[in-house]
Amino acid sequence: MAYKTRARFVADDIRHRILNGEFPGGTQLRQDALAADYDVSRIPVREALLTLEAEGLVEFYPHRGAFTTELSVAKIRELFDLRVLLEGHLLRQAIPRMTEAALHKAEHILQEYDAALDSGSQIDNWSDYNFAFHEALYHPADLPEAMNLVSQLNTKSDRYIRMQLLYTQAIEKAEREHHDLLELSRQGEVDAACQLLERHILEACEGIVAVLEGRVQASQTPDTAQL
Amino acid sequence: MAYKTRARFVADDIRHRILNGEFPGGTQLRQDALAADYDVSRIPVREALLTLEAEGLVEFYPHRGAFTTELSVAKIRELFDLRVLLEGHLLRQAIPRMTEAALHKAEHILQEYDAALDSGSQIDNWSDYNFAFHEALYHPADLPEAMNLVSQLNTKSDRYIRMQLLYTQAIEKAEREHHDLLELSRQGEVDAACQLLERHILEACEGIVAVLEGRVQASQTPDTAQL
DNA sequence: GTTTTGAAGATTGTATAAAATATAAAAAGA
DNA sequence: TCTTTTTATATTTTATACAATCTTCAAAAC
Repeated sequence: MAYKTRARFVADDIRHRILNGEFPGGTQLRQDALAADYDVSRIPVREALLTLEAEGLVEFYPHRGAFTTELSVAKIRELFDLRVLLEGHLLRQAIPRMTEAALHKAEHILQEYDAALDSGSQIDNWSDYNFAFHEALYHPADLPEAMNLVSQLNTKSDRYIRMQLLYTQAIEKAEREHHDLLELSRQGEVDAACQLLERHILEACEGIVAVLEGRVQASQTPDTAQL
Repeated sequence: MAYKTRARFVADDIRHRILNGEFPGGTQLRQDALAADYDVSRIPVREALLTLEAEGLVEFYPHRGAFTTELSVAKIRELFDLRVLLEGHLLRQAIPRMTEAALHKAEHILQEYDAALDSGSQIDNWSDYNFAFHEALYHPADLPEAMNLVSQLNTKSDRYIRMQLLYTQAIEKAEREHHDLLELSRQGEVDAACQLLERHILEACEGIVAVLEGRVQASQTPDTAQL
């Protein structure tokens, strides 16, 4: 796992730029421009774009190139509904199997969170932290395929989560809920924990939708479509 | 959608060969050999393999190449559990929104099934038919992301489903259940339909596991590992 | 006898360059 | 003037060639 091929490096960086909003939905990603950016040939760039296509961040049109995907409100709602379903399944399986070590690990991640929060907002790393916590929580379930699907759903919705964080103070709320979630898990309160998780996810979803619809209303004048 | 790039063509064909069992789990897929096979350069082959990696049929190891993935019994069980979860969700959303047209379409697919069954086993097309029926059933739910996940789970488990069909008479059983499923959906019996769906999926899973464990017992002598 | 080292061979990963295709603009015809 | 065809340009897609990495196997050291 030490070695990182150029294609993988480029993929990681382009993903980062997409999630940060540098490439909004619908922008074309020109292969030679990116190749020049990273000072590599177009082939690793192409492979990177294919990887991102698999993740749902990018879509290829034959002989026309790669474009970043656009998510509608309906699709965001669907993604978060699926998260509720899958993460609920994972948490339900995980709680009875949680060891002390697993609980400590999740708690450790939470504390790092808190520390990072005190020293500035750090939106950039927030997504990774967030996913790390959820992953730690679900890890005892030992369901790698389900985790994989959850991870996919996360990458698809990540950029909108970031957008929400820019406009609202959702981090503190999420952070409090994470603490509660861990506490309920520790006590083995499966149903209560799953209910909280469901609220946790769905309220985040509504926050994003609110921002999105607000944004649409605010900037309905220019730069609507690029394709 | 008419045009098919070479990379896509190669990907479709290699997928077919993997699912048919020509490349069992763990075999290395050499790029130049495949390139010679299809009379193209290695680059479209490489892109095809990357696509298949995204689908979970193949795994890349840096500077070592691509290998077909191996599924354990535990992983198969996990995949089918996820199918129960997601397809149940889909069916539950779909039934209340089913129009006459949607029901007819599903029924039409079923009848084609039956016709194909009478004129010979046709295992090769069975997977496509099977997925087409389930898709038609879930289509009224209008949840493309969920369908996408279900499709992923299907491609991953497909080759083992085919294997099961070779050894057992599961097609007829599945066909009967499909008819019942459609009937319950038509009558709006949401809970009963979902319960039947769950049984339908889980029993198929157990059938596969039985074959797998039987096969392992039968051929424990030669050609165990290639890597 | 076991382990380690190193060179040869094979295979993947990347760069450069040519071919194929789509988009856009210009010219010809109605 | 509008439509259709042609041509030109830009971009993607594929082929060829080269570089980097891994595997293998034999020889040497312990």
